[in-house]
Amino acid sequence: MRRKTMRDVSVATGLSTYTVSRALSGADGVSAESRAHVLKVAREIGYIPNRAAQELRRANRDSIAVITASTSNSYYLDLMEGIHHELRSTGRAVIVGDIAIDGAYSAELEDQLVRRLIESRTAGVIATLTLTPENLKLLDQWDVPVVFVDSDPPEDARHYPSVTTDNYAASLTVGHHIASHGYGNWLLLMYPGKWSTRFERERGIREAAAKHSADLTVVECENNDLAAQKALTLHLEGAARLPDVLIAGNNPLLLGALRYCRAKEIGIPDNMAVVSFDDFAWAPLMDPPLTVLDEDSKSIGSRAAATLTAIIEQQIESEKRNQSTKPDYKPEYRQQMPARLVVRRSCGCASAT
Amino acid sequence: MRRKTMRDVSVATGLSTYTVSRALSGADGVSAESRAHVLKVAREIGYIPNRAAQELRRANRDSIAVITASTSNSYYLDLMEGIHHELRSTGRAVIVGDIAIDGAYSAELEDQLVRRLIESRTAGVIATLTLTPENLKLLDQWDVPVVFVDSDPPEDARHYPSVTTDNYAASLTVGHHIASHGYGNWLLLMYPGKWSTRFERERGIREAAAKHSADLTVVECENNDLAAQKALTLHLEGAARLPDVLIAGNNPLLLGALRYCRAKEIGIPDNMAVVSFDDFAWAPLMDPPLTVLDEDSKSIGSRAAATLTAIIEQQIESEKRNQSTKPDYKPEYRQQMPARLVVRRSCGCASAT
DNA sequence: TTGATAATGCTAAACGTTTAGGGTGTCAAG
DNA sequence: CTTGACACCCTAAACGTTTAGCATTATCAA
Repeated sequence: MRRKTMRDVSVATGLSTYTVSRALSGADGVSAESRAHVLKVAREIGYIPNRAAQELRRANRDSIAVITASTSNSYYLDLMEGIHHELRSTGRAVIVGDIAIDGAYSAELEDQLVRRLIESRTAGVIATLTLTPENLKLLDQWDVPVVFVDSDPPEDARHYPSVTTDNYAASLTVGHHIASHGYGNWLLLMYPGKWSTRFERERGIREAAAKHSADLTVVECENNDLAAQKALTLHLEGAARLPDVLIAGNNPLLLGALRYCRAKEIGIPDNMAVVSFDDFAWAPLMDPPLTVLDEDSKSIGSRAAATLTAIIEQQIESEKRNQSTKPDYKPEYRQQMPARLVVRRSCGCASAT
Repeated sequence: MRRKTMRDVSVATGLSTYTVSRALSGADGVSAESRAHVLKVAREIGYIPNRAAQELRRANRDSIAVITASTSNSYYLDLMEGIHHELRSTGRAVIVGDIAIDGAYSAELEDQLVRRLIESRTAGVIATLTLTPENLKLLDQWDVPVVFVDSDPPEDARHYPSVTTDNYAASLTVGHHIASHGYGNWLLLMYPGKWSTRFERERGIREAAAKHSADLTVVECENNDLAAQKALTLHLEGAARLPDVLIAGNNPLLLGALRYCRAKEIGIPDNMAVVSFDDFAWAPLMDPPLTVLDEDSKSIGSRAAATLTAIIEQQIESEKRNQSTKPDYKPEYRQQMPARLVVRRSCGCASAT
């Protein structure tokens, strides 16, 4: 069966493609009778429009993309839920682009993806990591608005919208709590600076350590569980003694850390306490239940989506008025959300939540 | 800055769009000199092709879609990893379509998605659940090949390719292991039949129960943790005593079940043993470590992707030869993979893996 | 010198929509 | 009988690529 085109519907109804198009799209200038006829016939002969042709003709950008490199991070699912929830009503499609290969960020994939997004004239981008300045510039050249979530734009582009946790304050909270247990020897396990949350988190911890005059060591590794386990093995191999507390920078690193402890039979929190960023569903069911800093990823996602659609809508408006189609980034689009420490038992506390 | 088109490159180089097109796409019929010139100029003026126009003209279908409704299920990530891994080299893009709203399957979203996939002339579909017969027929009408993973096609369309675990054999294994602990009272917590693995899994458990003359109760609920917890509460509320063992049909249901146990202070495995389908990263770190049936989701994903691309390639071939463009579903495309029981402690065994 | 062959590049026609600009018919008011 | 307003619909020209069908030039053997 040959693919049906609008022309087929046109012939079958005896109406022009103009009328068919308007009838199907719900635009007016078509009698109710004609419209009904068109819809009926279209259904009967199994016509489905060709999106490529539509997009070409109306130069329309109707889907938005999420760029991520850590789908295994627990916060990702909540984030996506927030984004979908917010976008469901707008009719925009969400496409997710994962630019990690085997859990490690790939610059090459980032370039490819950004190019592809421009090729398909994506309406806007939500980035979960700090894009390269080149790619950001490219997107800017093509007037594609970008909103950063849970990460910042690059150094020289601070005016971009972003929805982040107040990671500095959050880390301070974590640090103070740790200190309250009397731990003097801290180990912070951290992912690369590609995810800019890293810097604020480290700053908070560092400051708290200084304030409570604790020793702090920072170990960096790739953003996945295997790398974390390996880095920890390497670092603690020759060490005279374990740190009092291990702070895992995020969810995948926590997994690696816990695996390490299990392998070396390190008791938590007796031999070494553990706290981590990012709460997740299984955390309360672990052995022991994990003390964790919880950020509200779902809200972050929906806020980011809302911000992005606002920008896009405005872009469409000003295009209609023949004004600039550059996205208008208002200062108030830069938002910070609070986080909350969920105390369970891995930090050394005896109480449940 | 106006958007650049191929015409701009053509003017800037003094070559026709024909030559520009061929140069950029790497086709021959262009001198090395011209090609270099075109590439240089294209880069300079910041030209990026318009994908809608390309797709319209070459009627090409170059991306494949994954239809899923349970992204929170742990096997999903592994599955996607396998799919990406296999597809990376082919240059095909993967788009994932989530047809769940707040964790529950939505028929409406399925219809929307399938329509949209046809609109954008998607090359092929990997379905992680049993599609409705209507949608399958629609995809078939448009010659879009479909491969089912970890689920079967609908009743009347058994000739479709599928890559599944041998769930019947796997469930028998689970059942026998449970029985070896002497449990006589089993509770099976199950998701809806929309995911067809349900039937084989239930059949295996049922048969094992019969063979070992154990009492089996099956409780069904929506495919998410909250629903599982609620269903369990409801079912066990008035019960005289707990079952000896709880079998969770999959990962989200397991989460709900464990939450329930935690809330009611039911000790595992002493008060009630727990086993589950689908292994996941945190399972060995839980309290207690979970006995689980592990299917090799990554391999399933890559096999499915390989099968789908094979079908698509062949479709392209026979289209060139002006033969039918109907996908050719060979019987050997129906594949079953073995699964493996990972014994930890929640089943009542004392030993670690 | 000639004809054959290969290499390179051009023109113009698609691909399947949307939509500007116009045409027709009806009806009420002047 | 005009005129204008309105509702409905049509024709034809876009949108930005790819590609069939030629045209030109260079190269080379006879």
